[in-house]
Amino acid sequence: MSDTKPERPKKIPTPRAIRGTQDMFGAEAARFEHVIDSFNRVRKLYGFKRVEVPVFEATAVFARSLGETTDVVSKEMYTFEDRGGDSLTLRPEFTAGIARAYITNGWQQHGVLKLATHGPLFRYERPQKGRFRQFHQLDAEVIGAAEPAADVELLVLADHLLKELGIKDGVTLRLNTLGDAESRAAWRAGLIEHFTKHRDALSEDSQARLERNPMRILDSKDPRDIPVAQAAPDIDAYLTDEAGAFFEKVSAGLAAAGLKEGEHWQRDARLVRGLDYYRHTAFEFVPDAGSAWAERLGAQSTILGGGRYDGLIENLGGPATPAVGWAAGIERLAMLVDEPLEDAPEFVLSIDDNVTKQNYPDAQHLDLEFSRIMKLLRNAEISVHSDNSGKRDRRIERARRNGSKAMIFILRRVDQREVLVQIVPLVPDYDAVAAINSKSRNAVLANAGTGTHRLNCKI
RNA sequence: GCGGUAUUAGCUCAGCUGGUUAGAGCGCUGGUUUGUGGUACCAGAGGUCACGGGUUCGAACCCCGUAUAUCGCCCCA
Repeated sequence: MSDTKPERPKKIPTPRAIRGTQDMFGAEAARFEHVIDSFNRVRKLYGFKRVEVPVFEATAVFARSLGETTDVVSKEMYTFEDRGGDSLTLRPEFTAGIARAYITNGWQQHGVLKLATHGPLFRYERPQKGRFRQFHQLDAEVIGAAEPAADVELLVLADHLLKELGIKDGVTLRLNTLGDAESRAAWRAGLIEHFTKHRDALSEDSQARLERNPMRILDSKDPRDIPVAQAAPDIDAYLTDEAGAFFEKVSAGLAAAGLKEGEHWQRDARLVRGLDYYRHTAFEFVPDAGSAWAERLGAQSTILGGGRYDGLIENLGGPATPAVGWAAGIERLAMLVDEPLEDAPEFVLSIDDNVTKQNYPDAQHLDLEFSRIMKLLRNAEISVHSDNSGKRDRRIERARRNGSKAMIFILRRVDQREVLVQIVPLVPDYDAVAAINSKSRNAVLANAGTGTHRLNCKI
């Protein structure tokens, strides 16, 4: 309160994280990274090239691609005006941005493109478990291929990825065809006719859906709707010969790759897509009801979904271009994977309690010594970090819990070139001395008796 | 956008019917013990009981609002 004291800046109330955003740390962040690492490994096996597209685009990119579903466009996108007065939107999906890039960069010149990306997406929705406003997806697309082989390759890639992540039993691939434009339109008309006939039996929600998005009545959860939906006609009755043949080839291709109907996937003749640029293949990987996966995911059940969208690129003003792709929520996948091993540094460098000014004349420069020694070890690809806080025993405990393999305590300086260290292994039978000496030429340990070693660490 | 539940220490949570100074475990800091190690004991720091109003002699507890999380609905590109 004295006048002479400089005034402290006023402490501000800490700004809160935005609703629906996440901060990830520790095991959670490790699982997240593990999903991405696995995706990158697997997509390279299939020859999918990495692509990067902007996080924001002209609003038209998404508004046009989403077309009629005005609710999504008007209420669930992060749309804003920039300083130049242009309407921009944070990407709510990958496909539209990739399609835009394909058109504006003339990527047709590369022929059939197999592309993969991942990153943050933004949707203004009410958050729930596994559902965020900034969330992250993996994405794989094949652009320019009209053949069912492309659908098959994507499906096999998806299946491979899930197995790589350890998500095997208890998750089922549900597969359907929406047919070509003609089949789809006919089925849609048939559904409308059916539902209109039973309008009075439907829930209020579904009566509204009948106007807006009649195909969605098929996956209503309202008990009043379920019998009506079950009595509705399947797509099969409306499939053209061409569309039927396409689906046959997808099915045969999957079988050839070892994915057999009934065993590895199931036909779901009621799986639908609301947008009318979707054609032919539509699929979702969904955890089985009552499985451990379903438990962990809550209401957000689909972990990977996709389909063929032959009409989209044309919708965006490009040439008619067949394409197929899928996306998967990284957060949801991360909820399902086992915790990967901690990537703790192999060694922890620390000061022994007995280091004094007498035995370590330049003890006031210990931080410089630490920098030097750690750089030598790191140059030899040995991972190490330092920890000098708290009591020695607690440091050992902390390092052990973090998953490090040994501690290196600096005891005293021997001479200009050498310091005396004590190696404390944290896991049984770990030969830390051999681990260092086999890798490092500039930081070499020599036995100095009673568990101590001389560390030659002259640069 | 609609409905339910929750929010107490850094974390996980107790806290009776509204009643004195708010509790534990873990974690953190220090000490003793141990002395090639995942020990035990002792002590300490750490709280605007989410936030803002209200009722009451008195509120962590009851009521209203807000925020966030969570469960479901709607939506799902």
